[in-house]
Amino acid sequence: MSPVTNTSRSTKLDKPRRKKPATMADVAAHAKVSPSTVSFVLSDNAEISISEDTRQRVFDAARELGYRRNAAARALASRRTSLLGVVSDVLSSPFGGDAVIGAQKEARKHDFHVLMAALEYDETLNKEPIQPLLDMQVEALVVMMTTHFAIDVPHELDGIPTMLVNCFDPTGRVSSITPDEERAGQEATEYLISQGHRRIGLINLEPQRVAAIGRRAGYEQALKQAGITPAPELIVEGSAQATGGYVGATKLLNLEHPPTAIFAATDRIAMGAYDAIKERGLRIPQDISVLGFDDQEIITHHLRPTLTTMKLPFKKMARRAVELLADNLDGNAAPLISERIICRLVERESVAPPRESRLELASQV
Amino acid sequence: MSPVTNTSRSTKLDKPRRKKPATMADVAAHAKVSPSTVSFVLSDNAEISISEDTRQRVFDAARELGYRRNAAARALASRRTSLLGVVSDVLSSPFGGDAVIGAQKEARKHDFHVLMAALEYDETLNKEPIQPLLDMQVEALVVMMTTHFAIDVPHELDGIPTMLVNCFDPTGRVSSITPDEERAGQEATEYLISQGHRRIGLINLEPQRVAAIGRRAGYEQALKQAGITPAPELIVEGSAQATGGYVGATKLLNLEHPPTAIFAATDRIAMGAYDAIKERGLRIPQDISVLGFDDQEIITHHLRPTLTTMKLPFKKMARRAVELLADNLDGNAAPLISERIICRLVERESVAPPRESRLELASQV
DNA sequence: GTGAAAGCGCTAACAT
DNA sequence: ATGTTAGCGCTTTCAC
Repeated sequence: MSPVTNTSRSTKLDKPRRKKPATMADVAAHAKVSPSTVSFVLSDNAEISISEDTRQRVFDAARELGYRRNAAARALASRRTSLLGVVSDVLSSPFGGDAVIGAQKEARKHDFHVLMAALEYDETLNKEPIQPLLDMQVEALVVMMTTHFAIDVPHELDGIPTMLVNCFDPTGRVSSITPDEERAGQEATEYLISQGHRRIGLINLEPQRVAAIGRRAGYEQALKQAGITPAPELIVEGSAQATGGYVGATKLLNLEHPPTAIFAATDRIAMGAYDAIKERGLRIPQDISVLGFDDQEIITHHLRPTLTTMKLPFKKMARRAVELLADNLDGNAAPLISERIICRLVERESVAPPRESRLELASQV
Repeated sequence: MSPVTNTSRSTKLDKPRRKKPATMADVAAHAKVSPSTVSFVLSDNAEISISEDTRQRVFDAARELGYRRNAAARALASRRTSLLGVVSDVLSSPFGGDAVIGAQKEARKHDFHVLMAALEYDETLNKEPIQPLLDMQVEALVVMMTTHFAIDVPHELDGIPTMLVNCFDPTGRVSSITPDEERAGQEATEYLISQGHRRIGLINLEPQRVAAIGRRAGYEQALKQAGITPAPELIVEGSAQATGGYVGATKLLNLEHPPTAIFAATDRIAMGAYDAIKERGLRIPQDISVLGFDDQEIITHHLRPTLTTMKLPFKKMARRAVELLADNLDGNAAPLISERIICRLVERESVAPPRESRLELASQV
């Protein structure tokens, strides 16, 4: 056995002791090079060039010893923890962890590890849950909220590169990535119009919400561009929940001239609307079309018929946030960024041309 | 300005340099004690006793300097990373992150930080996603699966205290926490019986699944104990999705003597069953009762009527797993544990006494 | 009750 | 192209 550094060490509990993991010195000894060479090889340092032969020897030695670099030692010496903090309420929201996975995968690409801090759903960003992340010296931070709104960024984060996702800093000091709500509302509505609908109802969420304002503006914009005068009675507002959708759809269906399509500002609203529609014996999409917003898999896939919806691209936004952070971490001056992300429509089964246009089509034959 | 250790340091980029965080030496100087004293105070070391006066001075100094102990240095010196790994597919599953939050909160209680590794939904436990956790030297590991099944625990985890949640090691070498499926199935069925039902349909998931076997056994057990002969035609099997529920419920409703209550083995099955029931113009729970399993908030709250269901206590299981790990981390010999967790019924609106018994009751008046 | 000093395992500047 | 060496900021034994 070669005289490895470890060999001589011994502790009191010598019996079932888990064998000490190999150190860089062990690998160096094994490969008959110096520790720094091992470090250079393993960190793939471009500045320094190592002969292919040495490089191979180091890799072999490392593999043989089952060597794994000690993250703590690395962090201490290099003053880089390679830790990325993600603060979010999505875990406790109906949106689930898709977004977190996105962040994580992207982080891995840049050799970062993700440390999560879970917020309660729609909790405001307070410092307390962030402390552990600061304690661990995360190098950068992603703050991601289920609900698109303004947040106060606590001063604790001042020194740390931060990206806000689906929320924003009203003072404009912190970078953010948000969905283009207006354009999304417009494209959703345009899609319904392209299917032949002209009486399109909107069941919106609480009107003061950022998302509600944007989606409604887009909806009205699309109607105007199509030469359709927005009818006030076709817009109803309520909660973002299924109940809001049920109540809203009921109102719309009770109109003298009910809409032929409903644009629901969330999938949960759409879910409630389905119920109101079905209760009246109407069929989706034959009698009335429904278009949702969010693309929450558990709803969209399990509704009957499956729901056509505008996707709120959490995963994409999360990835982008991490990407921007990682790219700017070395470049000393992190630029202030404010990106709007485009939402895409996901076509499923709940939208079809309106009955009238089908009749028209038929009569034209 | 007092001669703090930091003061003399200077680098080339002296301009907009983020000021170096205070070190323990800085705090020591400020409090006029030695670094080790600071360490003792801050780590609340019970072995060593420090005078209340000194203790206070240290705390004050730390606060004034905005001192935060460097986690990397701590980990390196103490050989403890205080990192807990959580490997799970729940983030990409419809179950969402509730369980992860549970793990996290419990981890904080024991001064651990959680490092997540996301698996794809129903992916088998392969080593690749775990590597980053091993690289970071997590001290313990929780493996939590959406689907209750047997998993192969890779040898990489050999040295690391590990708890399996909602899954188990068939070789019995790794501790696990699983729901008591049989008892849950039994109690769900007993509840329906207690409401007066005697013809109870079961829409089960794929029959070979651990959950399916257990829940069915419990169902049959409950019937037997109530003196009801299980009718084979009342048990249908399919997928755990809404479609399975739709198909299953349709079969049950087409029977000559349809059940007065349906026990759906998942909430998604219940969701599909709702559709089949409503399509026939039947009302829940007046005409037929439905009982789910899982308690997925987004379904149970948004179905109309809201769904009475047996809760799969992911959060509780996760907490318990972390608790057990934390408690046994010092106690050198981690005992092999295999706990079964009780599921609780969550009563909502979808279950009521059957029509017949209501008629009986009425005629008795 | 408090301090001195020796590492923990690695990185990175400098030397060769 | 490779080796030497001085820390990184803390914990912890041991001495006083």
